[in-house]
Amino acid sequence: MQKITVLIVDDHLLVRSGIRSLLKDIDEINVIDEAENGLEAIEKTVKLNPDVILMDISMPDMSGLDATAEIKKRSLPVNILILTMHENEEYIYSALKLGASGILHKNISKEELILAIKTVASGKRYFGLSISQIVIENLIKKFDESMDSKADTAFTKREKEVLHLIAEGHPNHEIAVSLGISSRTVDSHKTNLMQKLNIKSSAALTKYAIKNGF
Amino acid sequence: MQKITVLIVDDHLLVRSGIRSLLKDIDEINVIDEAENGLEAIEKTVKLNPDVILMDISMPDMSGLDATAEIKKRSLPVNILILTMHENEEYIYSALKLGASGILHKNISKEELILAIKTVASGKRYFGLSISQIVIENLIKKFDESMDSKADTAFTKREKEVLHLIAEGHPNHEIAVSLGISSRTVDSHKTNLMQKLNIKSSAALTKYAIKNGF
DNA sequence: AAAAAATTAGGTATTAATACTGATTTTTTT
DNA sequence: AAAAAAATCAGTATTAATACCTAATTTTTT
Repeated sequence: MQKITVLIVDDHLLVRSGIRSLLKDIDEINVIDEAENGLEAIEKTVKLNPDVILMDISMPDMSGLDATAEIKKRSLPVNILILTMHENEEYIYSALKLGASGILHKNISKEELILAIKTVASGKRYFGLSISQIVIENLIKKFDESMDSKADTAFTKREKEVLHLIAEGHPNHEIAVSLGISSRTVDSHKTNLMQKLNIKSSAALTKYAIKNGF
Repeated sequence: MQKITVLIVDDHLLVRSGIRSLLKDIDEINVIDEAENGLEAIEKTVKLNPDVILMDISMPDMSGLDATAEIKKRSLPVNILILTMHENEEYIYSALKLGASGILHKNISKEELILAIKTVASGKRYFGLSISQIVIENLIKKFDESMDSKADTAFTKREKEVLHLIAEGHPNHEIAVSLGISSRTVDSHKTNLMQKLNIKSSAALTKYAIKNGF
């Protein structure tokens, strides 16, 4: 069986050594090298062609996210696991956007680390439970916020329908046809909605409609 | 110590009995009654004032989601836990929107059920791990989709700036002022963008800009 | 039944956006 | 340096949207 080759990228020797030690006795995994910044990570990736990179985010010279972007830009065939200390959801979206295969919080167990490496090595994505929690908590927060903003603005049935069609990107005349009313009436509804929401432009109304899930 | 009072709502006697049996020996929880449809659920909520409702979704006469909406509309002081058999993420958003305190997949353990009841009884929200998984898988799927759609459409720097301002809901002339260019030029960029994306209306372009995180 | 709210839409003038076509100036790539 | 791509904007006609105002139905609430 071919071992999974791993490159560890972190600016702290202790962290690199620690992870290396954790993975030492795992048969299926072989840590082939380490790098202490993004530039070195790219070099060694080109040279050694690892299956998986464990990539820290904050490092001198070049950050883990920038290195990830560069590696993906060059289409190097490696699966990148981002390691983060922060529970910041922005990193999750950034990592996804840049093409990382997964994100791990640094306080995970050895078992989860191994599972994550195996998962991304097989080409799948991996997102740990703690990451899932962050995402869902954020989802709830967003819902609460939109509830708050909606609380003082009660829309009528028709207004909701109009907002729904606005959110789908239809121009006024299409909304009119779709609802079987005059485009003047659509105008009226829009005017009322903009008044209720204290919005000046219809583009902003479109934004509102989409952001609030109509 | 005051026991947490629970109302079980499900159209199947066997399910109600099963849950009641599971909770029978739990000291902190007291199942005070059952209902077999949404209407009955509302009635018994008014009469018995339970702390928590375990609410099935699909029921005759009135669904669990409709009942949840009605209960929240009347501002009855009860925390609702939605029970679902399906892994459909739509239910998650619906439940959140309607004001449910949590969602549980029906194949959870007794321990998780108890934890969920205690959590929502204290006023907090509860979303099980299986629900988290669904949300994050969906998030990944959406990212993949937007990657796919973005892959064949490379935007120029200026086009991205324009898209960004479109996403913020600015009309053409504001974009023009903001970028220090003529609104005719904004027109040109929009036209090019719509061509690249095969979009007909500018409202749809706004939709695209927002959905793709500009 | 009466009052209030919601839905409908017309008139008119103004402003904004779009569809074309064409063309100049920068910037980037080769 | 040459070629290609990107960014700039003008003219003109057409279409769409907005800002006003007003007001008749219909639905919901009291």
